[in-house]
Amino acid sequence: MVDGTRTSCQRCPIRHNAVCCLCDERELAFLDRIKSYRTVANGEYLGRANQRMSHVSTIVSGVALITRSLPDGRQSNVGLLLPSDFIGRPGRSRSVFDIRARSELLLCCFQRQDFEALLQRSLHVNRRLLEITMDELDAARLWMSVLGRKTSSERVASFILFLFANNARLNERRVRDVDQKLWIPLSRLDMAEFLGLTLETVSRRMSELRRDRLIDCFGPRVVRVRDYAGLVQAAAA
Amino acid sequence: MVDGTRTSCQRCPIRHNAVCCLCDERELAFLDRIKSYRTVANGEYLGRANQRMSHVSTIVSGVALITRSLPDGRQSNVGLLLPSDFIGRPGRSRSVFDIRARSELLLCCFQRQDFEALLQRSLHVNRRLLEITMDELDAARLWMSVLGRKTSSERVASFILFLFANNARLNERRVRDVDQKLWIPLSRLDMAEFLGLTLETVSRRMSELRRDRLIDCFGPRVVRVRDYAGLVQAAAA
DNA sequence: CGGGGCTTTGACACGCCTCAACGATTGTGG
DNA sequence: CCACAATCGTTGAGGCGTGTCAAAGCCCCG
Repeated sequence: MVDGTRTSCQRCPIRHNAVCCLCDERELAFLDRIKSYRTVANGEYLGRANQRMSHVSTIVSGVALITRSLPDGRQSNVGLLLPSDFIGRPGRSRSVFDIRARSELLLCCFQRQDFEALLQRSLHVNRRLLEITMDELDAARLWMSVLGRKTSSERVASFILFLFANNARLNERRVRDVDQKLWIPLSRLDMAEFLGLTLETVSRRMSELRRDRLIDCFGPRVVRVRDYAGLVQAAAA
Repeated sequence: MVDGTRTSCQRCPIRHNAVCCLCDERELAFLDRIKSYRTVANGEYLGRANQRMSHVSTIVSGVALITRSLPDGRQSNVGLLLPSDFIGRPGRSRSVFDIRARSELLLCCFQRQDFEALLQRSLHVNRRLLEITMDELDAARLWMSVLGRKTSSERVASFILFLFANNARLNERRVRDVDQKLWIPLSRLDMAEFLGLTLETVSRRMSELRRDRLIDCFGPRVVRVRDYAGLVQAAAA
C-alpha cells in the first residue's frame, strides 16, 4: 500500500495550496521525515462512515468523493476532493462519511498521531488547516443553497462553473480564460448524486446547455465554456 | 450598540461549549479584558454578504440564521446559530453570507484583530476553533444529503430531530429524554428556507407528522416528540 | 370589534423522477 | 479486423410530488 516514491516537499506539485503551504524550511524538513505516499485504485474506499481512520492525508493527484448513503440506499455526494485537498479529522478517529476514489489517487499521508503532535507545535499548519476547513465550510453552505433553491438547469450550470473555477485555481489561471477545455471528473450518476438529481435529468440539462450555446461538448466528459456570462446567468449565480 | 453588562467568563452560561472552553485561567483573564457584550434586536443583520466584519463573536443567548439569497430573491438558510456558536472568520474580513438575528440576541464580541492575535498565542483557542469549524462542516455536509436526497416528509422529520438533538446538547440531557416540549425557534417560512421547500409544504408535513402520532403540537411553534423511533424512521436517518 | 401577521388547507399546474428503449464507446476474443 | 458484450450516456412518454395560487382560520394587539 505504501508507495516507495519519495518526492521532496520542495518539489511537490501541490506545495503552494496544501495544508503545508505556510511552512518554513525547518517544518518542511520535519514533514519530509514523517510523511509517506500511498496510491489508491479507482473505486476504492479511503474510509467509511464510523470507521477508524489511522491516517490523515492530502491528495497529490486524482479525484475522490465524500459521500453519504441513507439507510435505504439513496446516495449523495457531499464533497469533491481534488489535488491539494485535505482528508481527515485531527482530534477525531472516525469519519462521518464515506470517502471514495474516483480515479487513481496519489496521497501524501501522515499518521494521525504524528499530525496531531505537529498541530501542537506548528502555528503555520494550524492556521492553514483552519483556513482550509473554513473555506470548505463556506463551499458546503454555498452548495446547500444550490440544493435548496435552484432548478435542475441552474444546478448543472452551477456545477460546470464550480469545476471551471477550481480548474482555474489549480492551474493558477484567471477565471475568464475561457478557451480551455474542461475535464469533468465524474460520471453522470456521480454528478446527479452531487446535484440532488437523477442521471437522466443531468443528461437532459447538459444537452440543453449545449443547444443553448452556453457550452461546447467533446464527448460526455469534456466541455468548453462558450458563453461565460450566459452560463453565470443560467446558473443564477 | 455595546452593552455595559460584564459577566465574568467564569460564570458565563456557555463557557463549556464555546470557543473558549479549553482555556485556562490565564487565558480567560485575557479574554475578559478584550471581550465586549452586544445585544442585537430580532430581525437585525449582524453581517451581510461581502460586507466588512470588524468583530468576531459568540452567541450567548438567542437564535440567528446564516442565509444566502440568489439574484432573483430566492432565499435559503444555510446555517442555524444557537448559544455557544461562533460567528466570524479570523483571517477574512468579509463574510460570504448574510447573518440575521431571529430573536433578541446577546453576543460576546472580540475585535477581529484582537482575536487573531489571540489565535497566534493560544493553542487552546486554536484547537477549539478548529474543532468547532470541523463539526460545522460535518453538519453542513449532512444537511447537503438531506437537501439532495430526502422527501419533504423526511426533511421536516429530520429538522425536528436536529432541533431535538441540539436541545439535548445545550441542556446536557440525554437524547432520549423525550417528554420535553421543544421550542421551534423559526417560522414556517424560515423552516422552508432551511429545508428547500415552500412554507405550505412544511405546514402540510407538520400536520402529517401530527396525524401519524409521531409528534404532539401545542401551537405552531411547540412540539413534543411522541414516538422517537418512529420519527427517526420517518426521517430516513 | 377589527386589522395584520402567521398558519393551515385545498385545487391545480408543472418540473423532475420513473421506466424504457436506443445510441455511443470501449475492450475482448474469435 | 470484426462481432459482441458491457458500460455509460441520451432521449422519450407518462406519473407523482412539490410548487403556485387562493381562501379561510387563528391569535395577538390595538
